[in-house]
Amino acid sequence: MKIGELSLRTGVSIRSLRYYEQQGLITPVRSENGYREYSPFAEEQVKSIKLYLNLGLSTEQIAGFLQCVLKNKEAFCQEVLPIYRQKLDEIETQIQLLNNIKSNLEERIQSILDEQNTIEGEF
Amino acid sequence: MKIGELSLRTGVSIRSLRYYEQQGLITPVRSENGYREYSPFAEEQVKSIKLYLNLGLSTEQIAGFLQCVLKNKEAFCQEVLPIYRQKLDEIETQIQLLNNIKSNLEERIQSILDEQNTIEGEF
DNA sequence: GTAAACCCTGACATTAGTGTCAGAGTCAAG
DNA sequence: CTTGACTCTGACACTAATGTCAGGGTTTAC
Repeated sequence: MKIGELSLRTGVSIRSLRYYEQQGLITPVRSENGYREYSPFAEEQVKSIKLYLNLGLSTEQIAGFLQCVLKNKEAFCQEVLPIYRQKLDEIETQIQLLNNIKSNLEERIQSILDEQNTIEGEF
Repeated sequence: MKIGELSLRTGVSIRSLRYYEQQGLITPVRSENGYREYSPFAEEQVKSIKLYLNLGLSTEQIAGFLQCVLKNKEAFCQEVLPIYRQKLDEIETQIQLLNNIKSNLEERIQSILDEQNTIEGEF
């Protein structure tokens, strides 16, 4: 199938499909006219890419194990577990940071509200 | 004081101080030679900017209330509360998203570990 | 044969704050 | 008067995936 059809089937923009190719995630053959020709299997492949991107992995990380996981279960691909763990770590750090900011904001909001009530009472 | 000294006092890079000026956050006077001349009060001002940036606010948002909060308590500055609330909202949304990804990752990690134990058992 | 609907490559924009460099002017101490 | 430390402006880089446009080829259906 050509790129337009794959885009429709997967919901991934043509622009992104070309980008994935550039990043080495998917390699369609080329027709004589230079058009990309994707195998039917490409649909599943793109959906996998989408899934991993949604986990916050980079195209570079995905490239490191995609070929393996397309052929095997994830558990057989040694690269996957450390990447998952690293990502989990990053996410937890990020959540912690956001929670700190959240607490700070909540305190500040409360403090403003308290102050405004105090002021009201003065009149 | 000149920009180098302010940078030392605040821990904010010279580059960033110039950027803050460009964003309208701080406006030093210029000496005859074109050098920026900061008032002693600028130190506190820059520390405030730093604080608000650490809350995740943009320079544009900070510009919207900085002059007010430098002269009054935050509670007197109407712009502050809605910005805090908006930011809090964004943060909570972001935390929710990260928590979803986190759960997904944890499930996948556990699933891989389970599978590997199963495989071990087969030999 | 022509118009519409495809496809191609290459390039720039986006975010937002910071690092860094180049080329040039200024100033203070020796 | 020279050297080193400071300052100035302007510009490009960065991150990372995606949007979008320009300028051009191809194919299909009428």
